[in-house]
Amino acid sequence: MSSIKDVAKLAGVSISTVSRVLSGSPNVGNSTRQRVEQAIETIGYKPNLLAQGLRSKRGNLIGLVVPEIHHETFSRLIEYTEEEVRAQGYNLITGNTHGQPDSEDEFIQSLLRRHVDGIIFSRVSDRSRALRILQKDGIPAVIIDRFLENEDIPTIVTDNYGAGVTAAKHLVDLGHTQFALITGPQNIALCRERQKGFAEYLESQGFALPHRNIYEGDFKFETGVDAAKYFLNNAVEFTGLWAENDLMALGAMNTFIRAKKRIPSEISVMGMDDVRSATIVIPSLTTIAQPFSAMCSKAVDLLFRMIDGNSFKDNKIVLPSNLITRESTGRYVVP
Amino acid sequence: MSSIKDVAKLAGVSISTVSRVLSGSPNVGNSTRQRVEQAIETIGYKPNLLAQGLRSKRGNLIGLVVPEIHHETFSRLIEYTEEEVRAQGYNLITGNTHGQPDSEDEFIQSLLRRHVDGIIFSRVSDRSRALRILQKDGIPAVIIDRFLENEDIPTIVTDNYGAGVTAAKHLVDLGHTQFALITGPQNIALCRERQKGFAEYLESQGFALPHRNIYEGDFKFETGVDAAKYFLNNAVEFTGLWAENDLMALGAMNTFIRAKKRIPSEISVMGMDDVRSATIVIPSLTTIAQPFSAMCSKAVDLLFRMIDGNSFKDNKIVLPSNLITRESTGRYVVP
DNA sequence: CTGAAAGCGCTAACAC
DNA sequence: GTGTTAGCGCTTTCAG
Repeated sequence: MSSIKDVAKLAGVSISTVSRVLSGSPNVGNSTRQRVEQAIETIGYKPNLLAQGLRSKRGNLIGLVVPEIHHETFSRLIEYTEEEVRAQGYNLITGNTHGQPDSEDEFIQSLLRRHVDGIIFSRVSDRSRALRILQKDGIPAVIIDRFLENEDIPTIVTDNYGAGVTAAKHLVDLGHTQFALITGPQNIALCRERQKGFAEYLESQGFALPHRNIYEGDFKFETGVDAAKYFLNNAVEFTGLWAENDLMALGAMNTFIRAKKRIPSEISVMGMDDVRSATIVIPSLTTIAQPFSAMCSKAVDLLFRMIDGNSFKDNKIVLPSNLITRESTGRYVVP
Repeated sequence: MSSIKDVAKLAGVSISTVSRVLSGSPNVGNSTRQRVEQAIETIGYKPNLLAQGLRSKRGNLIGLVVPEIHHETFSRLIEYTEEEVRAQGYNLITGNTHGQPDSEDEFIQSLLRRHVDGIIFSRVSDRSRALRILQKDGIPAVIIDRFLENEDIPTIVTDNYGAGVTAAKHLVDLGHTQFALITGPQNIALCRERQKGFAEYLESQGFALPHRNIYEGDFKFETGVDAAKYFLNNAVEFTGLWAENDLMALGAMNTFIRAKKRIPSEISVMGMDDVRSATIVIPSLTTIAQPFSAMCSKAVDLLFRMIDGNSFKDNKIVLPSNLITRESTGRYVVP
């Protein structure tokens, strides 16, 4: 790899002039600038990012913290973020934490040792010491997809309450009058919000959501299965079901079908996320898509503005979700 | 962040001694070493990776090149690789290239500018200039999951021929006598190998695989759909079908079911990869799992040995795949 | 065994 | 406008 010296020599200037050209400083004569640019071109020179980072304390690097890289939601987050970041001339280092605070802290440490310019968190563990470490070091950070209360870090989230409303409204519009809900873990704020939106819309329309019609899952396919079995075994009455994510909806639907229930004529099922499987199964799954692409680009945008020195404390950006109607929900017909 | 100077001062030694302790040099007195380690501990010192990398020309960094981060296969590759790499104290930078040589080259460039220690490719584009660049710079590289002929770069692949044999044998063992195949793009070597294994095993057992029973897809769900339509519209006769990946198998199965074919009693379907949807659909999909975890750990292992100076030219490691029997394949019964 | 000193490639005062 | 110079934090001769 060639260095700034080679360029300086070829252009017949000092290395500081080359550096100035590189950083777009106005204090360079026009003809000099051209000569330098010419030299850079012919040599094919690219600044050494380690040297640049060491000196300027800006590593040209963004960190992304996710709990599981291979989960569909996160891999989409990674893909979008990587593209946004790279478009700005930065690289992205992604760390898989399994939600373990230790792993999270260790990863953050290695990022700090590389002079990361900013970090995007998706699903910070509540017990993480990471955020505090960052704030101490003044590293910009944004949180995507999950909202941590009591933290003054900019956050980009889906309108989870609105998603609940959308789900309920879709089912009500189809004529359903009895409903069931499979939630995610209740200790997660966004789950409570989704449930709130769902329940409150039903209530506003004069429908009830009895306690026994709600099953708490953990976002996995298997708890969707468990939920369906619970509903079936306890003869819970409903025709419209929403699960707070697709995997649980898919697990429930699979179980209903195996129990010879007809979907959507006997039970309408809808999920949230729009995972790949939603279009693969029969019937295809009605769902609510989160605006991941927009969320990522917003997150990256915000992060770079923070890197540029802007402050966005107490900033929470809420993006709308989007109903995708497929085959698993249908008009309620009186039996 | 504290620096090596702080440690030196606290331990009452020079920075070179601290550096020696850090690198595990034997030329340090025992009591000195202890004092330094103590100081490192109390300060919580971690070496600055940019400074280390700049000086030693080793960035403590591994690059991973994939065409699409969010594709299930690749996101698994990323997750496994990230963990292996991090266990060695390195970080992983993943680059999404969309298979575009330009994007690939640009990404490689940024890695070089960070003094990457090694790069793992999954699916290099054939037209890529990247590999040549690396060889010139002497950067260790390994290729995972796809074999490039005419390149003397270590490669870790699934036994694709063996997978074809496994698929054919499974169907033959179930009593099927007429077969069909949905292939990936014929210009990809691994597709030709899978097909070869499938066809040759059938032939060895006295069965034919007529040309019209083969449909060339592109690994996407949609071409599985197209394949099934082709088979249906042309009344191609078979009861045992293998698709060279799950997405195509799923597309075909979906289409057969919508055309009122019973699976597996009328048509047995199997795929390859063991994607998430394979267990979600009904019937669940019989498939052939690739040993991704083992492939990644092998790849990382190989890479680190190359980084340590070992040479592995002309090395091709083939790992066996693994049949997973589910509901979509069943015994052939004479109609 | 240990320290002094040079320098990796770059940026940012500071001079002129 | 442009060059000189002092480091960023570390590794690695080279002395002693």
